Amino acid sequence: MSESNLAADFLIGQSFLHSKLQRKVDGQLSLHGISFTEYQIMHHLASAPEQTMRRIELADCVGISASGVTRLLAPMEKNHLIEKRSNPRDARVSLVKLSQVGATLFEDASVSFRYCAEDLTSMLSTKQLENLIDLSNRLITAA
Amino acid sequence: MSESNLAADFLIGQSFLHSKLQRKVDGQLSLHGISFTEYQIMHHLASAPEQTMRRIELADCVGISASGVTRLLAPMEKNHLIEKRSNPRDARVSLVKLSQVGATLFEDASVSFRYCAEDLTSMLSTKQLENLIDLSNRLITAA
DNA sequence: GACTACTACTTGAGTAGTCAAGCATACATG
DNA sequence: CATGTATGCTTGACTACTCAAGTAGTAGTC
Repeated sequence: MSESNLAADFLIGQSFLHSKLQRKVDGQLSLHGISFTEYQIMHHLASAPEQTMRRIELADCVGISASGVTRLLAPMEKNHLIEKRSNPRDARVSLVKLSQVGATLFEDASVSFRYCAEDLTSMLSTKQLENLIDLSNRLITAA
Repeated sequence: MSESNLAADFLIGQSFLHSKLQRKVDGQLSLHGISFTEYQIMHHLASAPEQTMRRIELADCVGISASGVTRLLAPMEKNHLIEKRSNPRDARVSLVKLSQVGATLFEDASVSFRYCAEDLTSMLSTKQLENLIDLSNRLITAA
């Protein structure tokens, strides 16, 4: 029958872990009225120079498609969490900037997020967590 | 600004890794006409006694909701990958059995899946991969 | 054996994405 | 400077879920 395989088991486990974590994080962030994906957008914007990024950069680092970004940002703009800017050097790109409202919400949500993250990883030591992040990062650069 | 936090960084990275892996795996499995979620269903069925499980058990171990299972299994049943069985002791439950066709497709897809999994984790040693699985499993049991 | 409460599932309506096609702009090359 | 090709983004049509509500069956209790 199905001879066991470490790498395959890892993929199955990884997917299962993701669904569990996603639920927990979404539940926590819903208290602030945002989804995990929206939080990720704000996270990347917050640490970008001038809190500004191109939509396609956001897509890449959040891991969704360009059209996904368009649909995701529309309600965020309506809620004034972000602002649209244009790039004078290239009229194709539309820059996205985290607004003051967005930055404040992000800081608030970050408290919940960090709390949640620490709770979910509380059974690992700092060393183990660092190790886990390191191993994950190697997989990311390869995939 | 946003003081860094290991646990929070892990969650962001984990989510990003998942989206990358999901894409690769789905791409590979699409050659067999199935999605990663469908593969996971078959994986759990294949290793269950009599290749049979309850729908709610499937939901739990794949990490989707009960209604998600209903919608996912409908086309799989139409394609004869699985069969519906009823439980004589409890008329509420509807058992799901991997059919012969399904088992064959699963074995075929497993070759691609294992190949893909090994490719995606090829930069890690066996020891590192075991370590990664161990750390992930600890997170799963807690979350 | 009626009442209550719980479990297993399905269904309608909604959400969060996907992909393929299209439009506007930029850029390179003859 | 015209023309072909690539990039950035949006849109329509779709998929793969979700949740809340409903149905059907089981189980405990008096």
